[in-house]
Amino acid sequence: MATTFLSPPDPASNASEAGPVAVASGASATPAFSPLYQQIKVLILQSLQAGEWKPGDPIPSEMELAARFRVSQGTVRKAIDELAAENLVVRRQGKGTFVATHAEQHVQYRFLRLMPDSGDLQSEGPAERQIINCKRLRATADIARPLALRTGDAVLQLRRVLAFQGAPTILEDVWLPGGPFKGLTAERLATHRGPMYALFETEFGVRMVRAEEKIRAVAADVASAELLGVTVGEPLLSVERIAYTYNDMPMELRRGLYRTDGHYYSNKLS
Amino acid sequence: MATTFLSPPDPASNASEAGPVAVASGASATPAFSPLYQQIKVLILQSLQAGEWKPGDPIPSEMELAARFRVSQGTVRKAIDELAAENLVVRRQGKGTFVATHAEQHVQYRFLRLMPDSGDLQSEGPAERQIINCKRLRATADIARPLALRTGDAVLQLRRVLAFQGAPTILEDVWLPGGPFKGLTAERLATHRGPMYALFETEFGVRMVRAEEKIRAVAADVASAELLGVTVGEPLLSVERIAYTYNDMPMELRRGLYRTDGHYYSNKLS
DNA sequence: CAGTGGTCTAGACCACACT
DNA sequence: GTGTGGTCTAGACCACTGC
Repeated sequence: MATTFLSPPDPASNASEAGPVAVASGASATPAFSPLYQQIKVLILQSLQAGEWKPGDPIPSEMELAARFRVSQGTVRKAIDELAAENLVVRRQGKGTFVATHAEQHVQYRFLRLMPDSGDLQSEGPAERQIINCKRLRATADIARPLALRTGDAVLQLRRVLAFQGAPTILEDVWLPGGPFKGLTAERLATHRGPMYALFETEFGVRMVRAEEKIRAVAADVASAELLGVTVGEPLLSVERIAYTYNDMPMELRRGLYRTDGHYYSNKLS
Repeated sequence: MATTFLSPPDPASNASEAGPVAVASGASATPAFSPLYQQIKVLILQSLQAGEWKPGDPIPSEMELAARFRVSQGTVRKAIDELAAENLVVRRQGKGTFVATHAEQHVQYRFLRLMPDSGDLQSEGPAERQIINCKRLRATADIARPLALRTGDAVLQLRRVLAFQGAPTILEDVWLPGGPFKGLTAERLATHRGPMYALFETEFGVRMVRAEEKIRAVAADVASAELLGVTVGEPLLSVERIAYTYNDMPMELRRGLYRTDGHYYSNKLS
């Protein structure tokens, strides 16, 4: 019943939007059943991905989306609920639903789990950022694989140090695929205020949506020790992060070394 | 309207359950408004906490709970949805909703984020556990505080080593409040199969619901190096965990040292 | 088959924000 | 006031499980 309608699709709205997709039936192995709200979620996701609404912008109201997709408001609501749970979208009562952004979100560093031994990162003030270098090069195998590139593809490499209250704390190397980030320079990074991921959104249209980290304890080598102001061999936290845009597409590889005297990596389990 | 009913409360059901709590109104500062489903969630939570349903048991069906609390099924559903999102209960279509448990849950170690460099923990087979010691003692200040005890209160301390495929990988010290865990012995721990938290559930009625970890890189001292088979000064991952039961009550302090050659600590960000 | 959770709808009303 | 998301209800039907 949910798949049939008396009236034809509204020609006034975007013609590419038809009524809700019929539940696949009659297939032999897996019926490939998908709830309506999941299909709506995918449609909204596609619009987000296509940049129909920019980060920080409101998406259409639930009623509008319900009309566009020819489903009830409740179904749209459930789709948006899941998007909100995945931090792709932010609901604000009385105002609307907004595309999530790394900029001006009430937490400054969404993916940084480092906390000072007492207090929080906010209270330590903005991190002082020092770019060590930024260059284009060809991906080696161990860089290409996590980024789903081929060995030899162009990548951008960036090295920087983050200091909190004057104490160098994080040394990280960042690798970005050359294509999407064409034109990124050390200059641009140095003059930018706010999270790096916010710049990626505004300048390159790349929104980091989730990330995975592999954490190890390692000994500081000579170069790292120098930059972080520790002695060679000192234990450091090694944090390897792969950050993803929509569709689980990897868009950044980051290898960080964290000093964990004075700070700790915080994780909540449930 | 949701607070008035034509028929009196069903005397057949538990007399302590009245109709839904009226939304507080008329209060001056904060109206202390709480949605009905949140109130229902709290009621279910209290039943879980009181042990009305044991881990692994099914809780009453949505219809039953709706009747008991005199609300619609949809409201109960939303309450259970949140409990399921917090991993306190598990929904199984066609069967019912079950109290979450650390035993026989399809993941063996719910709170252990360590992964082998290739494959997963399951494929490495069960961890070999060796209890180094287990004794009762009085809490020092730095043990008492995280456990919300007073200095000098009785605590149980346990030290053990976990080995994967013959390689000692984790050395951990565990502190438990003496009261709830009265009677726990090294003997009992040694003979027990399966996760430690499963034993806590069955033997002591203590269900660990969530946990927080603080992670640092440290150098192995003499004792740790010996037990983990590394050289003194080798970098190790220090993982300090506080595990909580219901009501955010801390019930365990755990300080682990992880070898991170061959394994890594895995974290997903979103 | 009956009972469970899962989906979908439609309508009412509430809380909040802007204007 | 109008429009937004948030809550609550009632009823219908679907999908899965086990008798």
